[in-house]
Amino acid sequence: MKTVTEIARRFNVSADTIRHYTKLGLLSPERDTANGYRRYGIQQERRLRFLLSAKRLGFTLKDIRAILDMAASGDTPCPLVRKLIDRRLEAIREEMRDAQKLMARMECASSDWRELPDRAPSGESICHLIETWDSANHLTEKYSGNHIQESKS
Amino acid sequence: MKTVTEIARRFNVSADTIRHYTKLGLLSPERDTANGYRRYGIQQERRLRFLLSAKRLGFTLKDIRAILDMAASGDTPCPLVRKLIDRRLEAIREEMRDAQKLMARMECASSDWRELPDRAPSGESICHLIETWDSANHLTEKYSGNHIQESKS
DNA sequence: TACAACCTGGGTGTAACACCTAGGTCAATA
DNA sequence: TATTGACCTAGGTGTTACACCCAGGTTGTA
Repeated sequence: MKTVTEIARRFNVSADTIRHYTKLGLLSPERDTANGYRRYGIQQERRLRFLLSAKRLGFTLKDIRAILDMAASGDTPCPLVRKLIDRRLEAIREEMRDAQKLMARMECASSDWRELPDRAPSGESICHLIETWDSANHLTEKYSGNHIQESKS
Repeated sequence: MKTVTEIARRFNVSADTIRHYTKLGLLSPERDTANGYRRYGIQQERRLRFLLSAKRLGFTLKDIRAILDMAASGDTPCPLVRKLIDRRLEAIREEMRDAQKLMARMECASSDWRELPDRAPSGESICHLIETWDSANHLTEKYSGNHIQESKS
C-alpha cells in the first residue's frame, strides 16, 4: 500500500496530480485509520496506469471517467473507447488546422515586419505593424469599409 | 457612441466578449450618466479593432495589455511586438510538434484497434485496447520492470 | 529532541470567455 | 397606457488539468 508520494514517484507524476485524480473520484484509495493518509493498493495502481495510458492517447479526464464508469458497470467499454478516440482525433485535426493557419499568419507577419521600421504611437495608431497587417488583410470588422483589395505579401 | 451590443455586432464578437475586455480594462468606455450603460466612442472602436487584430496574430490578452500599456506611456511598442510574436511563434511550434506526436499515437492506436475485438472488463483489465497499446509501447511506469508487489502495511 | 520530509483539507490561480441570475431601461406597439 | 421584446447592469459559476500555497499534524532518523 503506497502513499501519495510513493505512487506518484512510481508513475512519474506529481503528488498533486494523484490528489487531484483522487478528488475527482478517478482513484479511490483506502485510508489509514490512524492518520487519515491515502493508501493506494494494487487495484488503484492499475487504475492509475490505465488512466495515464488513456491520457497519453488523448483522452480527457472526462472521457476516462466515462470509460471507467462503463467498465465498473460490467459492460465492455471498447466501443466507447473507439468512438471517443475518433472524436478526439477529429477535434485535434481541426485544432491543428487552425493552429497551422495561425502559424502561417504569424510567420508572414513576423517576416514582413523585418522590413518595417518601429514607429511611435499616436492618437490614431497604437502599433502600425499590427494595424497595417490587419488592414492589408482586412478581416477585423464585419463591414470593413469598401476596399475590395486584397494585397498579400 | 455605441452600446455593447452595437459595437459587438460591428466587430462580429459577442456582447459578453466586449464586457469581458472592458472588465479587464482593455477597453474603457464612457458611461451614460442616466442609466449606467457603457458607451463606446471612436477611440474605443480603434482599441477594439487593434485588440482583435492582435488576437488574430496569436497575441494573448496579456500580451495585448502589455502592448497597450507601452503605447499609452508614449513609447513605441513595436520592439515588444516583434519580440512577443516570435515567442508565441516558438511556443506554437512546440505545441504543434506535441500535437503531431499525439495525433500519430492516436491514429496508430485507432487503426490498430480495428483488428482487435471488444472484450469485457475484469478485475485485471479495464479496457484491453488501451492496456495492450500501453504495454506495447511501455511508457507509463517509471520502471517498466514488470513484476512484484512491494510493501504491505 | 530536533529536523526533514511527509501528510491533511481547503483555497487560489491559470485563459478567455459563455452562460445564468435578478432586476432595471427603452422603444415600439396594442 | 400597458405590455412586449430587446436591451442593459453587476456579479457569480463553469470550463481543463492541474500547480502552488497555507496552516497545522505525522513519521522517521540522527
